Amino acid sequence: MKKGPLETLITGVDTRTSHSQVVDVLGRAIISGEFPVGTILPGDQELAMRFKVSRTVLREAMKTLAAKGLIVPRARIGTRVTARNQWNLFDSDILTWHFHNGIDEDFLTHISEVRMAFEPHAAALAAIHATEVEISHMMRLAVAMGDPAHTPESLAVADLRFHLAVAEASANPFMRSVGSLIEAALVGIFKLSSPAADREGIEDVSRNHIRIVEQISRRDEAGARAAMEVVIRVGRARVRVAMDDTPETVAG
Amino acid sequence: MKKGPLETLITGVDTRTSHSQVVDVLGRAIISGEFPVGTILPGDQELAMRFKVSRTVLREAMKTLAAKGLIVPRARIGTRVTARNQWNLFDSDILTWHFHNGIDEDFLTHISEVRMAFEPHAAALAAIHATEVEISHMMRLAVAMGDPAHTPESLAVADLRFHLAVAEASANPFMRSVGSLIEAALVGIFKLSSPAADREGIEDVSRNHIRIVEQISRRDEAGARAAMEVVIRVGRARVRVAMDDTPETVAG
DNA sequence: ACACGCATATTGTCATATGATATGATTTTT
DNA sequence: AAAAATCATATCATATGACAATATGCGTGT
Repeated sequence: MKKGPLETLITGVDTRTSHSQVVDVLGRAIISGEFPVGTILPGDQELAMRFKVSRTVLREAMKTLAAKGLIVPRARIGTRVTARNQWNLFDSDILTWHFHNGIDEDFLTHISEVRMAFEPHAAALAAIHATEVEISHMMRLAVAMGDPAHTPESLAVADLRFHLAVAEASANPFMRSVGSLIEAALVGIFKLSSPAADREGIEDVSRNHIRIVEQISRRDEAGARAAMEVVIRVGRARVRVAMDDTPETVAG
Repeated sequence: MKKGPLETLITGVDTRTSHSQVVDVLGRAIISGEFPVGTILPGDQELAMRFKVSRTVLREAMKTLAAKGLIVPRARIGTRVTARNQWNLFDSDILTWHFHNGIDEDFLTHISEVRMAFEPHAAALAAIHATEVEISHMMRLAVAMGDPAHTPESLAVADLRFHLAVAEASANPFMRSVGSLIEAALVGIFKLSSPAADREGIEDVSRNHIRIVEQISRRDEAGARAAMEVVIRVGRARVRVAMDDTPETVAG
């Protein structure tokens, strides 16, 4: 039983190795702007001292961050924080760091927009490509979301599983790669306001998800797309309400 | 003048430092399946010997690959190649490696699907958020695509610039992050068959792109979305024709 | 004024040693 | 004999100290 990524997100980031600790702290510091974009960060030696690790570990951490596009090292110059638009926002670590710096409404809006672009399309593709096995699997997951015993966490996990299953059934590997994004969105939504709060909410969510599978099962592309759009719209609305008690525009 | 990413893709990958060389060779080997998914790759020392570099450099290269989700190291076990669905396909290096292993029709189809999900949405958002400065900038880029003096390369670059500008104007950072994907798609398309081959093709392309800007300028979301869909559909059709002289289904 | 070259600071690379960890064999216990 | 505890071992993780490569900017000479 491999532990899913959502769990690590909720329980906190893996801080076993000293490498990942440094990566985590530095990554958050960059994302938060503590090391502003365009600036040079301290040299290897000083950072190594500051984190109380060897230069080896520090450099490996830097390579990890560089691989994600956050920094660019240049000999004699130093290591520069790259412009925001060069960061790989689909990286699950980077998303996590964003959320650790407090939940930003704009950010959630952006994620919702991306989901709105992506997931309905994935559902439509699933209506074309999904196998019978995948369909019954998705149906089981959708039904499982209706369990009234759900805690907010367990519901978020079930939700994530369903959406990843749809992405998988789309037979397009890129859709599956958006998983980390979906995950981040669900965590954000769940932290703000969970439908598991009331039993009625849970039933609603489950019913809406089942409808997606039904459309996929009927091989109805447009129907699947529409059903998925409903689910995402509901989630977004919940976020808006939770973030601001006087939502300027609820009509989405 | 910062050099764009497309140039490096066409001219070949940066192979200055021995670190990036190792990353490149190992990355390609993993993507190509030379080190199959699920297998353990050779130990640090052996790989260091094989690449004729120190263990330090090799390990930093491994961290780079691990950051992109290609491998997972575990003490005493070794370093395992992760399942394909854990790779970050939106990473520009990973995409480059895919294309270096030969262009795969399925892969191009998948990219087209993603663009079809993403870019029309981005265009619609641009119709809402684009500033006047951004609009005139996009218009200049679209017009510049019509220059009959374009070589295939320069047209691909102009094309990329335009699509990135639209993503930027959407005011959603995630859209901009899909840039590496767009880039890969353009490179793939350009390698197969460039519209710069005939003058008529260039004019067509330019006209279609100008139409997008016009719709954005009119703040017409649906129109911008539709215009973008046309552009992507045309590109996809050209790829299909180029890949197979007897396209089974041109009707998309 | 201009070009050239050198001092210098920072990242890049190397070699070696030791610690941490998980596997599988071995031993002990029940 | 079966199960649990222990230990040897292989691999990654970390540390240390040294040297090489590189790019900046100053200073020097013409």
